[in-house]
Amino acid sequence: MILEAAAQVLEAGGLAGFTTNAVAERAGVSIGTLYQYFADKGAVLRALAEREMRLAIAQVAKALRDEDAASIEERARGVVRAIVNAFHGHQRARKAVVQAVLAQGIAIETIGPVAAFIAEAGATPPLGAPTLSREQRFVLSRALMGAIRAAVLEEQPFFRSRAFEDELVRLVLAYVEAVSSPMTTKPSF
Amino acid sequence: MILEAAAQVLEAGGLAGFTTNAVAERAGVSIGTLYQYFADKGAVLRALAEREMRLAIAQVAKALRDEDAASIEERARGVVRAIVNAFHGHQRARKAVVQAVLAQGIAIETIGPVAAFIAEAGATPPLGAPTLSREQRFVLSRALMGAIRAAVLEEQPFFRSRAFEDELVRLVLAYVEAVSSPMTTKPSF
Amino acid sequence: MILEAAAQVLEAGGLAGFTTNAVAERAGVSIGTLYQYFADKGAVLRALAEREMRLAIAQVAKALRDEDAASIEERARGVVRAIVNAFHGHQRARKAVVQAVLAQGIAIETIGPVAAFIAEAGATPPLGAPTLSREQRFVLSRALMGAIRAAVLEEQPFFRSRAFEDELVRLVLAYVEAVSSPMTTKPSF
Amino acid sequence: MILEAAAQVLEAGGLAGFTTNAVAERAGVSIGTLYQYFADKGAVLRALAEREMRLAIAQVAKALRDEDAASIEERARGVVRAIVNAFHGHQRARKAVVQAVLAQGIAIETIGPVAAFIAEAGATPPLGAPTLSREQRFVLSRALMGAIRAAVLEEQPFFRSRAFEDELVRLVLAYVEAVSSPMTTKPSF
DNA sequence: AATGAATGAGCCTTCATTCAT
DNA sequence: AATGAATGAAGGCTCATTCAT
Repeated sequence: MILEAAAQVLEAGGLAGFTTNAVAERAGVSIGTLYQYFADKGAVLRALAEREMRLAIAQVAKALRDEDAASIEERARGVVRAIVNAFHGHQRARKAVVQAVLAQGIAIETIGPVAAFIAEAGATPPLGAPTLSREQRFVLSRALMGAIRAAVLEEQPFFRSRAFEDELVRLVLAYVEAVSSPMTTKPSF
Repeated sequence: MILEAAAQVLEAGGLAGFTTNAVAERAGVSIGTLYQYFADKGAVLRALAEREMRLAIAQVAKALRDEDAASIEERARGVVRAIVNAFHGHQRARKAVVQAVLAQGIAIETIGPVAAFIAEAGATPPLGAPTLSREQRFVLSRALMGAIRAAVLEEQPFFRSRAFEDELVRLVLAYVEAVSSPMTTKPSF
Repeated sequence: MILEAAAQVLEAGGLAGFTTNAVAERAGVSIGTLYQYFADKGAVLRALAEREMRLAIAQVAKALRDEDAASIEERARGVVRAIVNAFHGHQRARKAVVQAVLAQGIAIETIGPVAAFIAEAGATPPLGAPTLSREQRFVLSRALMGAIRAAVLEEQPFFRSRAFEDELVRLVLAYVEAVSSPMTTKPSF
Repeated sequence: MILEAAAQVLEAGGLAGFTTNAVAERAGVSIGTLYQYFADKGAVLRALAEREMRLAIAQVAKALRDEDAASIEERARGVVRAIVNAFHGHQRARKAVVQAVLAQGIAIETIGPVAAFIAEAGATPPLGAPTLSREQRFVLSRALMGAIRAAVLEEQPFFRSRAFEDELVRLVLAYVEAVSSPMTTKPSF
């Protein structure tokens, strides 16, 4: 399938090697055929990004829906793990996709969904926390994504470690709690 | 100056319009001259990224050094504000630079410094918090940067708002405190 | 055909005027098409050289195979004439091709075949002479080629003359004979 | 000195690396200065070729003048050795110079002298042989040069061997004798 | 005389896209 | 629907040469 080929080409040669001809060849079809399914090069990239997003969202959604989560922490950990997993295995491809997406003007409209989804999730009780304001949802989701994103792009060795996951969970919980109980016993401030 | 021209070209036409010829023309020099100062196209981009980073770092460093900060919060707010300010005004240019930098392989080595700097700062008492582990510094700095970066790239209207700044500060403080007093009695969740 | 165009461009403007764009234009195709058939500029030059060599070899081979040759001299003359003919008519083009070939690193591997072929021929009885050593074959073939080459490059007026041909034949025969009967009684000098 | 630098640059990087800037830098002068002494790039190449020729000619001339040569063979050997020596040590540079010279239009006018000189030498008694005709001088000198030239360009391992030298001498003597005594006992012709 | 920053024509090459088959 | 040869705009980059200092 063309999209799969696109992913492979992207992973193999980065954005620089991502040419329509390369994708078509990898897919085993002629460029003519590729252009029968995609309006232009950007369309391929966009579709690819969308596909990846869909996958990520699905995983996160499942984590949020998880009935077995006994505490907020457990649920938060589930979400964190879902996102980290979504990035796992495809690190190089991910990086390439992100770069590609950014290099184009696609960015937000396509990549946003994940963060948006997470943010929305924070707007509803499921997490057990109080409803968050727009800015709060934004900060929470982007901060979490930002840390993960950086780990992927910087190819940090601890990316898949428990310690890293713990800190991400801590970040989420700490912020959510801080929002709930606005700095009560913090006279030092 | 060539770098200034490069920034303008980048801002005007994005990475796509960023051609060595365009930069040279905008700079009012011949293409040959440009290549007398930069080895190749990438070198221009790299230099541009470096320049921007240096500016950002300088501002953050100043905020961290601030003698007048009476509390951790004040200091945290200073840092947050410094970063936000660093991005301010150049939002479009910033976006282009970040995209450009990412589209290349430059990313971490060049952009890292800011986050790295912040991370290091977190490793020393100045912030008043206890020494953070490698993963903790990473999470804190990248989360903060991630939220700001997203606001810039997504061109969020509340980017310069007090509410947004408050949330960023809250995020930093909450996390730092959580690290200090490891979730003792949090049955409330 | 592209190669034909290449030959014309080479003949018309020498190596200096030999640009891929010029070749494509002369061939009546787009520059892109040229690159669909040749990896790069050098490939065009190499292909051109090969083509020329093939023609020369074919002619020489035919002369060597000539059943009607009654004596060594006749056969030698046939070979000489074949080579001279191979260069004939295209003198200017030849010069350019040779120059081009030399200016690159192509030289030996491609141009060698002719000399090599001739040399090999000298290693077998057909010429009537005794088997020649490696150095002897080399000297004979390169000497003959050298004289002809020089005549072409220097555009000597006697290039196609009988007198010149006679001397070339004399050179070959004299050397071959000298090898056979190693300077016995040459006190005359 | 500039010419020396030119030779070095040529030897080091071949014709491709032979740029005026490179030569100037190697010479330790500015390009401006280079252009004070040479009209253009070609002039440097021409001067270089001339210098090399002069050296070669001097050596050959000395060999021809050699009073100690007892026989034609000895003298011929002296000449052969002189030429071979002229090429020795600078093989790579030589190759480059020859290529350079050919790649330009300089060729004959500059490189000719050596062959011409040798040819002229053959026109006078010194060699002990009878006066040669124009074609004969041409064939003899170019054949000899051709064999040596080929050995240099093809980087033949036997270039400096005695066996190779012997064959070159044999070629010269055989041809000269053949010219003197027009195929007497060669009824086969 | 020497310098070397600046110039810019022009080269090689890529690659998204088209369209006749 | 698929093919893939052909297109050609455009880009990165080199390097011989100039000229003001």
